[in-house]
Amino acid sequence: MASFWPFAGLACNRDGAAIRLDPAEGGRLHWKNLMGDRRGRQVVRVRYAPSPTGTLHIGGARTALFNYLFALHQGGRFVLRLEDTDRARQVEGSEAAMMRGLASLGLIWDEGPDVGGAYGPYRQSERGEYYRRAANQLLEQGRAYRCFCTAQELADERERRRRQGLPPRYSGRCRALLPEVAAGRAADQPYVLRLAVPPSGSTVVDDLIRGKVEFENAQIDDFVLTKPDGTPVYNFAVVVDDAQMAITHVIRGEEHLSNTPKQMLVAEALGLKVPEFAHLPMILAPDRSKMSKRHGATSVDEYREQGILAQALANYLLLLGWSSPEGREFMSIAEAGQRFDLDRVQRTAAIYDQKKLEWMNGQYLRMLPAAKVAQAALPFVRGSGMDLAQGPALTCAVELVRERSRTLRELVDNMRFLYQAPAAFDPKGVQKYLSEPEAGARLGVVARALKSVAPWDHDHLSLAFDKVAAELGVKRALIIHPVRMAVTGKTVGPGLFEMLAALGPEKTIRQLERVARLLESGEGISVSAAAD
RNA sequence: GGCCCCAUAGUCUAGAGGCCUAGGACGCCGGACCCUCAUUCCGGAAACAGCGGUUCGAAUCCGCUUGGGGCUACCA
Repeated sequence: MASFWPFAGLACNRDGAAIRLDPAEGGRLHWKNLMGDRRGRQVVRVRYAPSPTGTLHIGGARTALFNYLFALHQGGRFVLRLEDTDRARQVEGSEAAMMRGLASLGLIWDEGPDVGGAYGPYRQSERGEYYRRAANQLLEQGRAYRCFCTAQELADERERRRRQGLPPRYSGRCRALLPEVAAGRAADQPYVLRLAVPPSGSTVVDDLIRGKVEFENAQIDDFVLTKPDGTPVYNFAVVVDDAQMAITHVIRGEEHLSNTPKQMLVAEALGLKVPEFAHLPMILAPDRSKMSKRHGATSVDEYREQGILAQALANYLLLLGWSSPEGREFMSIAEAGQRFDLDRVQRTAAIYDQKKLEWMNGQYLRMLPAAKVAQAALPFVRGSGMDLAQGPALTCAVELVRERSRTLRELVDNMRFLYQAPAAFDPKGVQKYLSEPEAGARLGVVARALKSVAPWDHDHLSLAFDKVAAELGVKRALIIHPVRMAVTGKTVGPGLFEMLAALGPEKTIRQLERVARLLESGEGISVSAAAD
C-alpha cells in the first residue's frame, strides 16, 4: 500500500511507468517511463472509473468488462478508481454497490479503494493534493488562468450568444486579466481556474477503435479546471489521475470521445504523455435512446433480482460490441480473455435486447451443474415462501424444471408444486380438463391405482396410467391432463411421470384425493387467473 | 445551432474489392416429436439507408444526402 503522498522522491513501482513529482523542481509533474516489464515493454494498465452516483449500470458493466478483458489478454493490470469529486451528486452506498456489481460479474480489480495499490489513493476525493499541485503548475506557467465571472454572468453570456445564433461558449474574457490583478482579486473573490486553450491549431485523437479524429482547438472554449473550492472538474482530474496512475490505455464509452481533445490539451500543458484511447460504442434502449429506468432494468442489481445469472449477463454483454474470431457466442470470461482484442470491437451503437439475454440465461440454466443452479436459486426460494423441507432436494427440482425456465424466478415458480399444494387452479385448464361430470371419479380411480405402484418411478407410473386408461376405456391423455391439473394447478409443466416421481406417492395421492373430493362434492375448486 | 462519431434483416453480428445468388445468433412463422408446455430437430420469411463517383469488378474505397447517436456544465 502506498502512502498518501508517495511523491517525495520516486513514485513508481515494479510495474513500470509512473509520474514523478520532484519537490526540487517546484513540484512539477513529470512523466517518466521508469521501466517496462522484463522485455522492456511497458506494462498495460487500464482502469474503470465510475462516478458513485447510483448502482452499476449495464453500460458501465460492459465498459468494465472490456477493460478487464483487455488487461487479461495483455497480461496487464485492472484498476478501479472512484470519481467522486462532485459531492453534490454522491449517493450513499453507491460505492459499495458499484463494487458489489463488478465483483458479482467476476471482474476483479488489481488496485482500488478497498484493496489499495501503489498508485493510490483510488478515490478522487482523497487526491486533492495531486490536483492542487497540477493546478498551481498550470497557473504558474500561464497555461491556466483565474476566472472571476459569476454564474449569472456566464448564463447571460450564453443566452446572448444563443440568441445571435452562435455556439454557447465562454468568451475567455478573464484571460485578458493581468496576472498581478487576478492574483490580487483572488485574495477576496471566488474564482475558477480555466485552461488557456490555444486559439488555433488542432488536436488529433488517435483512437484504437475509430482511427484518427481531428478537433479544431478554436472549437474548444477555455473550460473550467477547478471549482472555487479548488476541487477539480472531470476533464482535469482524469488527466492527472490517469497519468499518475500510469494508465496506458483509456477504454471508455463513446460519450467521452468529444472530451478527449480537452484532456489531451490539459496533458500537453502539464507536459504529460497521453495514454492510448479506445472509445466503445454506446448501448442504447430499444427505442434508440439512452437507456433509462423507463426501459426496465438497467442496473446489474436489477438483473440479478430478475433471476439472470451473472455468467449469462457477462456473456451477453460481451456480445454487445465484440465478436469472437471463430464466431462463438458462448464463452466464459476466461475464454473471452484469451481472445479479446480491440480490433474486433464494433463502432456502431448496440441496442440492448432483453429477449436474447433471457434466452442466453436459459441456456446457462441448462448447461450449469444442477448444484450451481440450485445455489443461485436459493435466494429466490427463500423469497417465495416455499419450505424446502416439504419436498425433494432442490437440485432434483432444478433438474426437473430447468429446461423450461429462462430466469431463476421462473425456475422457482415452476417447481413450487413440489413444495406446496396449489392454492388455485388455472381456469382455462379447469374448463378443459376437470369440468366433465366424471372427472372427479376418474381422479379417484387414478389415486387408488397409484397406491399399489412400487417402486415409485417414471416407468412404473407410466405402466399404471396405461392400466387405468385401459380399465376406464379412455385414451391415456384423458387422464394425464386432469392429473397434471390436480397436482400443479396448471396445464403446462414437465412430463407427468417425472413430475409425479419427484413429488412422491404420499403427496400425489393425497392431492388427487383432495381434488376428487372437491369435484364430486360439488364444492368446486378455487380458480385463479394468476395460477398460470 | 456548432463540432464529432456511426450506418449489413426487428435485434446482436460475420464480412477488411472478386470466395456474397451476403454467413451465424436471438426473435418471428411453419413442420416433426410428445401427455401439455418447453427442449430438440428440420424448413421459411427477413438486411448491405439513398444517390453519385473510383474500378474490369464494390456490402467492402471516396463524396454528398438522409437517418441515428454523442459532446457543447463550476456532471462524469
